[in-house]
Amino acid sequence: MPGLVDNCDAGFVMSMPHMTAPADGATQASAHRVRVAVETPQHAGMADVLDYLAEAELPPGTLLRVPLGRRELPGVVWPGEPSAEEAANALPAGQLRPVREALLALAPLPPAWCQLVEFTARYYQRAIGEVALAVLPPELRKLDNTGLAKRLKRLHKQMGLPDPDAKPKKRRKADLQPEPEAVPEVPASPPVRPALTTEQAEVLARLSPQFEAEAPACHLLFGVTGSGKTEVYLRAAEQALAAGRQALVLVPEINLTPQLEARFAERFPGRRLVSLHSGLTPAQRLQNWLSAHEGHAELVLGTRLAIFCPLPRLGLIVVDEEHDPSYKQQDGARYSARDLAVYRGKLERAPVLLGSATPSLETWQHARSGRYQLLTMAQRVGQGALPAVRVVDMAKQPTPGQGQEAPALCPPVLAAVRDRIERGEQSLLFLNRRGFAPVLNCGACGWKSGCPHCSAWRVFHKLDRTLRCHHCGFAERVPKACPDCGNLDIQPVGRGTERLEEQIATLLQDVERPGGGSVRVARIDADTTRHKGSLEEQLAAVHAGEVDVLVGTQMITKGHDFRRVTLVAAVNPDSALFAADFRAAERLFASLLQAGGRAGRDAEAAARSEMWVQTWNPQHALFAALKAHDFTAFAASQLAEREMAGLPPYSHLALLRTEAREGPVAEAFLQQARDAAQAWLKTHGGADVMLYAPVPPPVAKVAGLERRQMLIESPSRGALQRLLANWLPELHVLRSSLKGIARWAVDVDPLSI
DNA sequence: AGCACGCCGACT
DNA sequence: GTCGGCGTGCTC
Repeated sequence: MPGLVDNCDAGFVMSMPHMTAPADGATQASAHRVRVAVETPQHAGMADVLDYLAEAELPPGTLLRVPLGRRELPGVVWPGEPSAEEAANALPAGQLRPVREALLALAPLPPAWCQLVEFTARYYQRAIGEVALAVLPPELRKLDNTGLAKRLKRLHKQMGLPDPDAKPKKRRKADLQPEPEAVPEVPASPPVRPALTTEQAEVLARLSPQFEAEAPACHLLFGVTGSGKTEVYLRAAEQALAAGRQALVLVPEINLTPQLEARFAERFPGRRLVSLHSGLTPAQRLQNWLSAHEGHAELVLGTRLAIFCPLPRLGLIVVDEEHDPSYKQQDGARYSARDLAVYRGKLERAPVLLGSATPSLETWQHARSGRYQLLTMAQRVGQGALPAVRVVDMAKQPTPGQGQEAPALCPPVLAAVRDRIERGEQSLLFLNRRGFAPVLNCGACGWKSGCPHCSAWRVFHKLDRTLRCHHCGFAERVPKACPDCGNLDIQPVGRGTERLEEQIATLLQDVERPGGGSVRVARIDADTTRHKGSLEEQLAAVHAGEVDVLVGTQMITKGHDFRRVTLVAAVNPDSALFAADFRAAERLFASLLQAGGRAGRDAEAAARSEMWVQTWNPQHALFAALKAHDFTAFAASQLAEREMAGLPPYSHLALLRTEAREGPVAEAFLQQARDAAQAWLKTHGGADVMLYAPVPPPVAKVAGLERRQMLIESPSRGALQRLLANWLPELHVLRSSLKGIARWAVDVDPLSI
């Protein structure tokens, strides 16, 4: 986001000299001092860029192996001159150790890559080397010049072959799914491009000048589900490619890469397309990365980690479903790939296209203020109507008998599902909870299936008869009787997808399909897609019409184009509505709208498509906006609330998190950290930075460690950044002075608090 | 964070 | 006698 850029690159102007500083000549005449980013321990005030001696001048971005203590680590020659402070603390050349090996076989990482990494490190408060080495393909860390040369030779050979498919195919057996090949057989006829809708044409007309512009802008492509955003991405990529540049397309999840990859491969026959995500084998990931880095790959499609892929001729960045929380890395350097995309676009003068039907409020705010260009597509391709939204007040539904649980679907929703089955159409039941039941309960003594290591219930999974903790993974066979009192009658409480699937089958067992036979219910969630390729397999079955009712979690609401679905039902959205998180409503709205968008993708069926929502809170403003498919109204009401509460995008947040075996230890750490920060703020005039009291997060204990966190808030990103940068060294000291802190970390721009 | 050095207890 | 417990200290 530009806010992030504007406020943070002050004092971040990096000079990019072609050469490193000259050697002082104190030792060997041939020795050159090089600055190297290495993964230094974050402790003890050690710098993250260290000096070494090299026999020759090494260009910035060169990958190296250097000694550190008794270890040998990978490092990157870092551009720029040392700061005044660094220069003052610099070791004399005589005390420097020589570089072990320079990986000259690899082209140096480009200056823009170094700048993106350094920005990320500074903004998210991590060491440069940590970020630099974490975002390189893991395989690259292990290779020496010989190994690297071998890989590059293989890549070049592959590139030069008339049929580059031949070789990789053999190695592909371990791959995630049958992916379209990097370079498909070149067909003689050009690909068929669908005619553009008026809106698509308008959007592209406004986008086109961007490819020639000196300072391209960031755009929000705000398009309802089914409005054809992907076609816009394809055309934009076409323009970037036509200008001889590379396009980078980000998607939130690995699951979404194969189908998008297929579409791009079909549209761009003969162009080199690679994917980058953690599902690739290490060798494949390195190969694809090298292909992009060397400028061979013209299209790079990937998940958040792909934002760091070096691209010498970057000409477009697309961030699909920009609101998706998956773009935020949740460990290590907690970066937001979407925000970094905006920064990178500016840095490398490439237009950025953020696409969503339900933009994040941050992005929406920027679009409204004019920082991003707003490109709207309000019509579905083929003029299909959006599904009619029907909100069911569960309080008005018949109450079950004493001691009985309410059925999974209330009568009107059940009737709607039956309707679909009778017409040979499909229904999709969305329940964002895995397993059979979220908790087991003993009616006799009140025992519940708690996790011994976490402050959370263990979920009952019927399939393998286990009680499984979704926080730490601890699993046990489900007990036959209550472990406390021996009562044999322990009951599941609540409902997950596994149970929903079972209950739906029962509820519909009397229904006859038009073709004869009983109703076919299927389930798709993380548990049914554990094995590689199984998601594709199950989706194919749905597409082939072998399923009447599909039960699933979030997983089924993202991106998949279900042609025969005319009914989507949200079984229990209330659980998300009252989560203690300020983004809960925003997320729920996005996921419901996205789920609803699965219905009526086929224009002919769109008119009779419906989305049903079962809720106990029908008066909630979210549902009114959902009924009207009115994101704008929803965003306005949310923004008003955020402004009142001083929450993002009206303020900027950071979270200091800590884990310790003893809760009070974690609290003491945060309390002392808070005191230190407040003392610093007092002397440095940071009056507009607010530190809240340390609190336990919603799940306070995970895997035997007590978690505590402290919120830091400021209307000024710069003020927040200054505090964090000055505070971190103190926190390192504090940690070592306080025994028993297992971990601590700062999360800048946390998604949930 | 690693990785070594170093100075005490229980084993072959 | 030495194998190994993990406290402490260092890394351009």
